[in-house]
Amino acid sequence: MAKRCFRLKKGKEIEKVFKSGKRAFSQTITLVYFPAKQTRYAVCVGKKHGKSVERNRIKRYLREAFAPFGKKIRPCSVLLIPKVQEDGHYSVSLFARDLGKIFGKEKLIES
RNA sequence: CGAGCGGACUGUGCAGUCGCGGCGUGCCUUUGAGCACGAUGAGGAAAGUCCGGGCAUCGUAGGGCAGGACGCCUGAUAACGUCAGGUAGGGGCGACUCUAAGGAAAGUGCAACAGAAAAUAACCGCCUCUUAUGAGGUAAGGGUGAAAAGGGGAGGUAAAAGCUCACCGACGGGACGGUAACGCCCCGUGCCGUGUAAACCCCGUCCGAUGCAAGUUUGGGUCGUGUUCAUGCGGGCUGCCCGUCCGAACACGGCUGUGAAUAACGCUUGAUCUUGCCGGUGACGGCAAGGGUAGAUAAAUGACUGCAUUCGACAGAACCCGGCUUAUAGGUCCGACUCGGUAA
RNA sequence: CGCGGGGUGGAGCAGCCAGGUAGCUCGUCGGGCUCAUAACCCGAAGGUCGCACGUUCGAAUCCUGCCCCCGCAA
Repeated sequence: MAKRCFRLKKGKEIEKVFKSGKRAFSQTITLVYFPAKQTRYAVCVGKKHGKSVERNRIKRYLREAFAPFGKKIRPCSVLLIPKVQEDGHYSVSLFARDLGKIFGKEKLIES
């Protein structure tokens, strides 16, 4: 589910989601989503998160955390934006937990 | 044994489960942004973008000006601002190390404060002649300063002074050694003059511009290149000048739309890596054999478990190379390298 | 990937090209004026000149290498 074919790629699409999508928040992640035909996602990690090694790690963690939800939720375009943790600690389990919370709260999980 | 100097290397590994990128092969009454299997997949700095090239396009770089870079010598190299070996001058007891190290007699500028004076020297002095003083000689001594007109010694003198002498330094000439920088020796000149060129500058060498988002290909409509006629304006070609090229008809190219930093190519076999031999003090070069080595594009290497007692630093390719610079835990090795101590 | 600009007391800026004294405005502190506050007047404190190396007798200034911030083009 983390494969490339489920990625949201084009700048216009991302802009569309960013402008007209709904937002949901948790301690570690800001999530923007918009209904679509197929579930696709994009990861957005800014320069404030550190050097490229650090940013790449965060992206990996986010993708891995998102993968199990890919087929469970209603199809939509999703942007994942991590928040800056002051202690520099990020982990898959934390991201997965918060994603679960958000999807539950927004009632996106299909029965 | 202790302290150091120089150089080289490494940059977690193995096993299991899950997961990702492109590649190859196969599969299909789900031909797709599919599935399975296989081998493969970041660095010594991939970084900073500080230099030099390759490559590509524009062009024809022919000349001059402007601008920039470099600057002991010889070599290495595709090239360099890099590297190697040497010279000179600093630093260290030493192994060793550092140095943008041409020209101040082409010209211009600057040298605060102090000091008489910061560059056609003369304040206090010293000496001679005159006598409240003035004129002349002089640069040893004093004082100021970062720097004061070769150094300190002997002779010499009214007092002095390269005025004279030897030594050292400087400059000029010659011989010898060295490819050269330069070294060394001999002879001569009493030494007409400070520092600063990382101040302008002069001399020598070199430099076309733009950068893979360069650029190429595919497809519909409108304008451009080669050939033939015309030589004025304006425009393009490097910042400027000289110089040089363009407008209408036939075959081929630009602009615009689909069209979005699209798709494909460029895109990885290369000044390649490993090993051996040969040449060279060395940088490096030559030959032979072998290896097949990331090519993504909202952008791939991780998570968990076990073992190795502890696993850790800096850090992620984006056209590619050669360097430089900077970051870097822990560890390994080499040296007919140094100094000190101890023992034989 | 390619360029440009900047870093000086607490804040905003001069000084750098052309090297010797770091200055201005606001703020801060003390005093005065006022019944009191503001304004105003007088006085004072406060700066490793981003970091390091070099050139120079001497560096905020010149050279070289780094660090950080801001901006531009495709």
